[in-house]
Amino acid sequence: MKKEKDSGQLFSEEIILAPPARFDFFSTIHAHGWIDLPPFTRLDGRAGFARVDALPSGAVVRLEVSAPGGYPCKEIHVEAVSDRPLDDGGRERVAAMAARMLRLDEDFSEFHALCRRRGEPWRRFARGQGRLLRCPTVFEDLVKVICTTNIQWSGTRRMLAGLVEAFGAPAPRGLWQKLFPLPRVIARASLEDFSARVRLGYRAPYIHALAGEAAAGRLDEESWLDKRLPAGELKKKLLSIKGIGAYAAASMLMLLGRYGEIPADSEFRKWMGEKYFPGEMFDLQKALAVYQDWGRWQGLAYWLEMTHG
DNA sequence: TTCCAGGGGTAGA
DNA sequence: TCTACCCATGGA
Repeated sequence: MKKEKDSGQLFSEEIILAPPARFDFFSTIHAHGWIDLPPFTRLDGRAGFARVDALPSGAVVRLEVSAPGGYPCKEIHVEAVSDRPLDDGGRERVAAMAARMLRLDEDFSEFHALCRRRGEPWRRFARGQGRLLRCPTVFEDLVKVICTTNIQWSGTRRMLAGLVEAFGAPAPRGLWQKLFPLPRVIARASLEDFSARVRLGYRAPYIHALAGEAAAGRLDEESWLDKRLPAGELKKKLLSIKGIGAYAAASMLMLLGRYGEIPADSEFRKWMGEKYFPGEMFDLQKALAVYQDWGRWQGLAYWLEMTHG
């Protein structure tokens, strides 16, 4: 980590993170659509993203995450611009937030070994692929996943932009962006007000209720990152949330680092029809069976194959 | 205008 | 457990 001098009212410093071996920065940030959902924004002219978040200290930080050079990534640059100087705790928090979003501590060696063993075309995924960009909080990922259900991607983007605009705290002057809404801010609004201010359709009561549970501490959703929690138990917790069904639970499991289930949505059915069952009738069970021998990696195997043609 | 999306909840069988 | 029906919104 290295410090830089402050610039007027804002304080900027750059934190350098060392990625794990064979880390593919570009594929991680573009692995699914999250980089296009506010408060994530793409950087102009180079691979990377920016967003504004609050630290536990109350400091508001705009993170700009990028990586020079191509694959394999040698270092990750996190430029942190804040309304106050960061102390050691703040710097550690920023580094941890970036590492979490990029999943730097997640081990994909077993999956990559499977890809190598299978040869082409799977071998290409052993070049550090498999990481899906995620949000700094489980709550934000939950809300976003709910906003992908029964809607086109353009609708998902519209809803998240509306949610951040209506309920996100404004960043201090110069940081130009709003933060992702805190659960308690959403929960504080009446359902009627919440529904009227963001066009979420029938998802509004689900997200409002979810925010209420999270704000009251009854959800304990951050504990779901604990790898000791059995995947089956985690799935039950997810399915108990209104608005989260089989597809959304499988998506959340992947974001939580569990890849044993496939998010079987309309995209999945379309892809399977084109790739594995052209001109054939097939049901969901038959389609899911295609990836069954990937075991606890089947969700990732499907996602990478589908997104890479 | 109608259909449907990166589905899910609920009632009734 | 399975099915039918309903759910709000906006793009195509």
